Amino acid sequence: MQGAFDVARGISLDKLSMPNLAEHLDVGVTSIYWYFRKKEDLLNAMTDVAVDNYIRALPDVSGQPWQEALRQHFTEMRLIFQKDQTLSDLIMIRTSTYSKEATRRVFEVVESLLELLIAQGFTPDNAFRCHATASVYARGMIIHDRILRLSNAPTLEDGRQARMIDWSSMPILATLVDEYSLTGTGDSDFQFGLDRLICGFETLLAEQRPGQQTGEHRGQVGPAIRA
Amino acid sequence: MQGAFDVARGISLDKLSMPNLAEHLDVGVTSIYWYFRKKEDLLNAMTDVAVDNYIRALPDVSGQPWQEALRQHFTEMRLIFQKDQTLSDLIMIRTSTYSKEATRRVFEVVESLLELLIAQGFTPDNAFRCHATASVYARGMIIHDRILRLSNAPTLEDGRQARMIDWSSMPILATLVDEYSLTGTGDSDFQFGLDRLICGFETLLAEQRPGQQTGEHRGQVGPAIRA
DNA sequence: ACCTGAACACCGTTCAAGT
DNA sequence: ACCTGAACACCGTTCAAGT
Repeated sequence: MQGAFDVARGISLDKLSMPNLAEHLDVGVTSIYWYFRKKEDLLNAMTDVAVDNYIRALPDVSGQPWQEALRQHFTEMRLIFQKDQTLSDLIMIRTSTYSKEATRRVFEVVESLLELLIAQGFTPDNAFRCHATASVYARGMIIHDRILRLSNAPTLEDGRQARMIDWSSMPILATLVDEYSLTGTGDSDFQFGLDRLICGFETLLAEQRPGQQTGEHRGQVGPAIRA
Repeated sequence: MQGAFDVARGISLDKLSMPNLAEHLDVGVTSIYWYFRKKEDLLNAMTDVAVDNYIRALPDVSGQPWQEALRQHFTEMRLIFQKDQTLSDLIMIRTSTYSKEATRRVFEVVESLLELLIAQGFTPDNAFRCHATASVYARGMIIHDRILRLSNAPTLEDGRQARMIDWSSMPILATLVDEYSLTGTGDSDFQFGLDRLICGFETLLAEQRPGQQTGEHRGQVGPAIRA
């Protein structure tokens, strides 16, 4: 297992091969097949370890205002995956092969976030959907960023490709291309999107409360569970 | 090219191989190498065709309120990729290998959306960031959905896996699992997230205008370009 | 200009055989 | 219980040779 992570981190997950790994471990290729009947089994085991590492690295956001909790959770999530591409590949791309245990542990994190949202006024329905939305957004940013980086082709990022395109028919982008990298996957891009989502959630929370027509505010909002 | 799409649609893009394709075309494997020096070249050519198909399938959203324009654009985008997995794989995963021409055409679509947003009051900066955010969200939903589907392992979707998990420590999710599929990638999930984003954009647009402190509204808001 | 089979390096996997 | 090499099917790619 450790050797597999060594090789994956050294090259990349999709270049990790059985001969590769065998050489690194200084054993015959077929020896690995005694521990893992298929390569898929090895990857599944690696995914379990990755999920464990990921969850341990996550910050405790309980006891915070829900806006701050969401912001911290997803910002840190993005940071974890940015720091470790192998972790990102295992967890992001192999979601459908999670073990029962890994799935349960991931959902326990979700549960604690939902609990926090509901305690601060969200209905369970809305709490779930808001979390799912932010999660999809964060995953989208991480995966899109990953895809733009892989295959060291000249990306828009370094400006080489950007200058090769004829922007004459695109006046707006032509001015923006000088200031931005146009990939929209930078730190500030991520924060911007997260802010817009949280802002949208705030509006939803306000509309969801009873007596929304009046300007009256309740100091502390209890759980408004429906259904 | 047509044969390559036939094979990819018949099996899947990552199972498309040169021997595969040669057999389908009833030619020797090496014959393909006269037209495409590497498999990568073939895939690049396929990506170009895919981008063309995608852009042609996109609806014209000009002349609409920006909220409706964004909603239609990204809803239709998701639909196109849901209908054609091969298109989705080529365009979503191979973004970094777009040809100059494909990149230009994609950005022309972006430009027209930015134009629409700016004409209705957004600064170029905010228009760009809002579009980028919605784009990342839509891409995230499409890719995440794709990942959950591939490898026909038992997913949470069909409820089999869901019932195998011990939800006893997760009271909130335990009640939600009965109503939802917990994947958060359904049509209503997507619309929910899109609504929250657009809602967040509306708040940004309102704050961005001069005289935000007063409740005064201007009937028609001209372009407020900064910098 | 277009197509071919033989050949090579690489991969995942099986199997019979070792200790 | 643990490890091995030989062997097989599959892949991408090259090359010398055909028409």
